[in-house]
Amino acid sequence: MRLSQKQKELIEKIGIYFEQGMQPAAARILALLIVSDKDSFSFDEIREILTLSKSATSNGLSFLSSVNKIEYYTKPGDRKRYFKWSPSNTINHFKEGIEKILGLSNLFDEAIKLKKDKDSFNSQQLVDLSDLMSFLHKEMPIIYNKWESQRTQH
Amino acid sequence: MRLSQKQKELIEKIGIYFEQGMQPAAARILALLIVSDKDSFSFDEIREILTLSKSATSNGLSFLSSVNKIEYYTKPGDRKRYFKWSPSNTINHFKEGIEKILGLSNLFDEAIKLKKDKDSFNSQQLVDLSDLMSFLHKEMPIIYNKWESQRTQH
DNA sequence: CTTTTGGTTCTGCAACTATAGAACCAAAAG
DNA sequence: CTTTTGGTTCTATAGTTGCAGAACCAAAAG
Repeated sequence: MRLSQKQKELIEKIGIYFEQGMQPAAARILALLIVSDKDSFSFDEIREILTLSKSATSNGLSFLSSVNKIEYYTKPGDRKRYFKWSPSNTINHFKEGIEKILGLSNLFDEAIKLKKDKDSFNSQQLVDLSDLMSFLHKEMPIIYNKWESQRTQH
Repeated sequence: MRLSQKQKELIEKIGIYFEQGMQPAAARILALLIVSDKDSFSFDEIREILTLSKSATSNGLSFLSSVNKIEYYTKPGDRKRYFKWSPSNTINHFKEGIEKILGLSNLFDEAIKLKKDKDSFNSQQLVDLSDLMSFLHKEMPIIYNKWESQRTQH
């Protein structure tokens, strides 16, 4: 199994996107599973393709499993585990990422409560920002529905 | 200038939200400027309230300035600079955060192009994910408008 | 010119992170 | 029971990060 130059570059680029939130090795493993033509890879394939040590590979895979970004299956009569990207969970994670916005908006609301002068410029802006965030949060399900329906149409 | 216990706690909590993307000291400075009743703080006030060293304060402030999260003004006959949160930019940054999604979606599109079997489960899921992301991206201006109009109503 | 003020830059270090390599281990194969 | 396989866990370490403290500097004050 060899990767094209373009695929290698893409793994690095996508890896960088993922690196905020996980170690470089894990980010690259995930990018590999997403980019590559093959749907699943064994431990040693990943290790060789990305030239990682066994420990880095093992740690990366167990991290990615623990946050449900990948899953693995086994073949009968084969002790190896085959790891694959878990796209449905990725869509959920994407949604959860948006959800996190709400957490910050709640903290902002707390901050507003503590403000003595609720009419100060800062207070007003904070109210606005929190409002935008929770508005957005409320709108998300609508957007997801809209997307679902327009997607199933064609 | 003293902060209440609640305000201190909130600064830490909001700080943690900001820490992905900047150093702890900078994150706390920003949280202070957002949470506090006073709209602006001098270098030494920040330093004292957060018990930071001069260098940490200076680096934090210059980082926050460089990414336009804060601004400062001066008073005539006073050499000090007074730093304040820049909320309008914060709303823009919030929008830019959403924009970043598009970047990943473009990388996903590149990955799809390189896929030999475009009908594989992985490919399909990747198409879906990228599609959701760019759909969301396209919908954002609409949401912002919706928010603007409902906000000016009351 | 000298001193003070407000802040920046430099130096060193403690703590943390990510990885390699080795030791290790359980299950399967022989 | 012994060996092999597929991986995990432990140990050591290079590299990075974030900060303190000191040295430094330019502008203003005296």
